[in-house]
This record gives sequence, C-alpha cells and structure tokens, in this order.
Amino acid sequence: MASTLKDIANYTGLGFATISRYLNGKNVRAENRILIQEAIEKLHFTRNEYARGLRSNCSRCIGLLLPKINDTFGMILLSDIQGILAEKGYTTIILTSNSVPQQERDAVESFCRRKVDGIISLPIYPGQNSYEVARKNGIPIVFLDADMSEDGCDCVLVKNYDIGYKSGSLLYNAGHRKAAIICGTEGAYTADRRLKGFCDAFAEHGCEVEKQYIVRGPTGNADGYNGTKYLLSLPTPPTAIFASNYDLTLGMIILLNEYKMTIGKDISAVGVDNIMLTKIIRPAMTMINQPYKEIANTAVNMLMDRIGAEKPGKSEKAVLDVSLLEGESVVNLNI
Amino acid sequence: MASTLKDIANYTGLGFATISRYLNGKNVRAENRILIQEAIEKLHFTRNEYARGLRSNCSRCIGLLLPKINDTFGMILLSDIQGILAEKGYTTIILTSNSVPQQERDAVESFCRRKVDGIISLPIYPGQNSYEVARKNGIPIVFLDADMSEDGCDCVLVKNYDIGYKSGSLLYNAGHRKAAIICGTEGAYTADRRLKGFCDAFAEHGCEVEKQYIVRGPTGNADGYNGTKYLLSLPTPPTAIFASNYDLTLGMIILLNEYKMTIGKDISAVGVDNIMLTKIIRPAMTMINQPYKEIANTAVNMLMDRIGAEKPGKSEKAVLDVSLLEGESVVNLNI
DNA sequence: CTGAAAGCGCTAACAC
DNA sequence: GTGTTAGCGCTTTCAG
Repeated sequence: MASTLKDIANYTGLGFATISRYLNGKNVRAENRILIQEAIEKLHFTRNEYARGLRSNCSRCIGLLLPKINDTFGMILLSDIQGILAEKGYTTIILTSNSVPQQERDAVESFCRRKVDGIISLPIYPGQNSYEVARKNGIPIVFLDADMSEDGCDCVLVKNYDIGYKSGSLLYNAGHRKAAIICGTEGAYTADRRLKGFCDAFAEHGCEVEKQYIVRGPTGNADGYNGTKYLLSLPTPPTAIFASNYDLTLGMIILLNEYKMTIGKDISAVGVDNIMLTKIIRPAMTMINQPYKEIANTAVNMLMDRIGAEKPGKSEKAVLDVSLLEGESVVNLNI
Repeated sequence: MASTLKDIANYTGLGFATISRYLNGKNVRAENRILIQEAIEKLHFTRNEYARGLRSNCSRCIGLLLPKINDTFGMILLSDIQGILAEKGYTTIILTSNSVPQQERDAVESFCRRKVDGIISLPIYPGQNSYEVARKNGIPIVFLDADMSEDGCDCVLVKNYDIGYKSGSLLYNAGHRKAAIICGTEGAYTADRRLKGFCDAFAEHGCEVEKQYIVRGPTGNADGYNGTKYLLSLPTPPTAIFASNYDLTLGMIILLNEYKMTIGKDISAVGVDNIMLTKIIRPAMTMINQPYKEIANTAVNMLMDRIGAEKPGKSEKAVLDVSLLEGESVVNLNI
C-alpha cells in the first residue's frame, strides 16, 4: 500500500541518492525536483521514519515522561514543551508513570527502544534508578522539578521552597498566626519543599504552623475544595489558607465562595499559578507564580545542547525564580 | 553505546533466532533464557524498535491527534486512551493541531512517516481532507466527535444534540423562558450541535432562545466565568444558564458564587460532565454527562478491530448516549 | 549533481 | 529448539 523510495525511483527514473537528497532538503536539479515532487504526491509517498531512524541512528523524537497528565501544571508544561519541540522538528512521545515506579521504568525502557534522542521527565521520587537504562544507552535526560544534579543529571528546578516561604512570610507579616496550607502527599518533591518553606517562614519568627492546619493529599480541584471544607470545619479554623497549586487554588476558591465567605475580607487566601481563571477572578488572588514558559524553554534548550554536543560534560542545573503577585485576597490583621 | 542483538549473540554464543524468539516471548530452553537475560542486563540491551518496525512493518504505536491538550475533556480522553493502549502494549504519539488545518495535515503526515498502526483523531472541522495521506497509506483512523461515516470512516460520537436538548427541555419544563447557553465557537462540531439541541428544545414549544442569551467563543474556565458575567450584566439577565462543557461549568460556578448568587435559588444552572469537582460541589449541579470511559474504549476497540482485520469493511459508527443527572441547581418556576 | 552499493538491527522463513 | 540467511527502506559513502 505505502510506497517507498524505490517506487519514486521507478517512477522518476532517478537513483536513490537523488531522491534522498531531495527529501533532506539538499540541492537537486530543478527539473528533477519537480519530477520527484510529482511522484511523491501521486504515489502518496511518506518517508519511512523507521528505516531512516535505523540507518541514521537518530529519531528526531523526544520522550516526555510525566506522573499524570491530568493536572493543570503537567498539562500546560506538556503543551508548551510539545509546541517548542514541534517547532524544532521533533516529535514528542508522551508516557505516564501514574506515580508507579515500575511504570516509570517501563516508560524509560520504551523510550530506549524507540531510540528517542532525549528524555524530559518529571520523576516521581528522585533517587529511583529507573533511568539507568537510558543513561547507559547514552540518551540525555533533563529532569524537571527534581534535583538530580548530584547524580550528574541535568535538571530544571523552580524555587519550590520559595513558593511556600513567600506565601508564609506574606501571611505572617499580615499578622496571620493561624495559617493553613493544602499541599501534595508526603514524599512528593515539590510538596515537601513548599511545605517546608511555608513552615520556615513562620518558624523564623518563633511561630509554628499547627499540625491541624496542614492538609496533605492529592492535588486536584476536588482536594482543594475538600481540604478547605475540612479546615473551616475545625473548632478554630485558620484565618488564612495557602493552596499550593493551581488546581487546589480553584477548588479552594469554589468552596470559599460557596460558603459565602468573601476572600480578602472574611478569610485570607493565597494561591499558586496565575493562569487562566485565576487571572481574572475578583477580588484578585494573591498568588505565587511559576515561570511556565521558562521552565519549558530551559528544559528543551538544555536537552538540545546535550543532544548537539556529543560530550558528556558536567551536569547543568537551572533554578528558576518564582514571583509573588499581590492581589487583594489577604487581610492585614495588623491594622 | 547501545548494544544490539549481535552483542547478545556474541556474549551468549547463541544465534540470532534464539534471542529474537526470547525477545518475542516464544519458547527458549531454560538455561538459554537465563543466559540471555543475563546478557541483556549486563549490556543494557533494549530492542531497537526502528529495526523491528522496519522489518515487521508494524510499529505497535498509535497516533492520537487533538486540537489542543489544554481542556479537561481532551485531557481525560487522552489520559484514558493512552492508558488503554498502554495495557495493550501500544505506545501513543500525541500530536496537536492547534485547530490549524495545516498543522492537522502535518500531524497526519508525521503519523504516516512513523508508520503508526492507527490514528485516533478529534478533527477540527470535519470535511478537511487532511487525512487522505493516511487513508492512502492504509492506516486506519477512528474519528471522535465528528461524523465522518459518509466518507467511509469509523467514528465514535456522543449525542451532542441531546446534550443541548436535554438541558433545554429540562429548563423549559421547569418554566424557564429566559435561558442562556455558553458554548464553543461557530463551526465547532460539538458546539453547533449542542446549541441546536438547546434551541430546538425551546423551539418545539414555540419558544425562542434570544440571541443575547447565546454566548459563543473559546471554552476554558475563564470563558465560562466571563460569559456568565456578561449574561448577568444584561438589562434582563437570564433566569438560567447552561454551560456546555466542564471547563465552562467551573468558570460559571465560580462567578455565580462570587456574585453571592445561590445556584438553584437565585439562578438556575446546568453543567456538562460530572467529573472531579462537579461531583462534590453543593448544591449538586444538574448535569449532562458524557460517557468518557466508553468513548475511549469504543474508539480503541474499533481501531483494534480495524488493525486486526486487514479487510477494509464498511465503516463503523458508534453513537453513545449522554445521561442527565439531576441535582438541585435548577429552580422550578412553575410552582 | 547523480547512480551504485553497502549496511543500520531486527524478524521470519528455512533447514537442521 | 536453534543457527543461517535474506531482506525491510532508507542514508551515505564513493565514483563518475
């Protein structure tokens, strides 16, 4: 059914080399160019990427590994990275680990089999050696949101600690002493850092974030909603809540609104990631922002450098800043 | 760097065939099995999918084409389909068209080059012939949410018309005459159908959905929020709003809450897709539900049938029902 | 600028 | 159950 180089050669009467040259954008006599083009269209020829990959030992394909696709952070990142790679002529294969180590290993192996030119991964728990096969096969890897620099791996980090710290400081300085945080499960790299930063911001003033105000678990819309509901059900509810990612933030907002609490008046709230909806909600949420685009760009560039230069070189580590966007969702208790 | 079959053969002293048999799960003498396994681990061997694909002319790879990744519907579908395919041993390549015909064509061509065994696509506007290359190359395609059966293509549809109609009927029967709908841009297959169904439900009672109550545009959280805000700003605001997808529904809920309007009392609202957050919100939203899992399963099964049977056969068309889930978000004006 | 020919790593006959 | 061998479709020397 599918036609091959040979068919094009037969049709045009030209040799393999000429057609291959045409396909790869090299110089070919004008008349031949037209002839080949005609044959390609007539015979519905598409270059066989398998043969090409086998021969040239390069797939122009990048593997992207995420725990899950269904959170907003992963989705945007995925979407951005895929877009950037597409522009550069790379195809993206997306695999998910579902936070299961075995699946993570399988995914990496699958990438190796498919001879991806590189891998960008948001690992589940750093320290797993799921990536050994790839490294032994000489496939460069860039890790996101996980500091693997000590293992000699490239990584792109955001200051997750700062996300928590900035938020905590802001609340402390606004006079809040009963502040709560909703964040991811224990052991999750980003969640642990954000929580630490948040607690430290209070601790450095001799204050402590009470255990009851720390809600840990999954990080979807529903969890922000339920977490907030739980916090408000406490005998002494917190005066401020920090929802430590976008999805949690949305869930929190919905519950607070549903309870007819005016954010920035009846209760204080700080969110993360000023994207889409949180950009337009009134009163404006006070938010900590991650530089999405920059994460995507940095990761891709880092990988490209590694793919280009054959040398191992020493591992790169980019640590990106987060920013505080002040809105009107935090009550100043000092006044 | 990467080792090949030959290296394994050298290491074990066995022939190609034996190792290939092992790799493909066929019978191999126990002692050899152990030997091969040892060699594989020692040499970090991974089968070269390019060589295999080239030789066996099957990639065990499915192409998934979506307009965008960043809406909840697409994301869940993507996630489900990818999961099902992974279980069956297929890798998924995800490409996006960004609703640009040229990008859609490019994606299909890319799939052809990568010799995917099949394509599942949510096309932008049906009727484009972006898929011709694939068809000429004998790659089976299953379309989602687009009726291509007349072109001889397999497709999985949900009753989009019913989504609108059920919602419209419900509101009409509850006495609403000033009902609004927020839905996707003109020309979008699903949006057009949902709107038509909604309007028809009123029209069959001699009622008309006023132009000012029809909001069309993108379908993210922000659009549901802004659309609802606009509707409430009208001199005569509607008594009920139908947000025609999940993201719009969330946006609508947030704005209504923010305006301190109690849904199901001050205003009526109907949403689409009872997932995640909308499952737990109080008062419970009245929703129209699409059978996500079934869409994913049906699409994959249809594709597998087509891949298995070499025969063209006549095109299949599955039309899945949507269901109404009654909550407490609609006021009965008849009482 | 073009043609001929070798071979990338694997699978699938085919003999044994 | 195992070894041998011929390609899959392409890229890439090397001559011309």
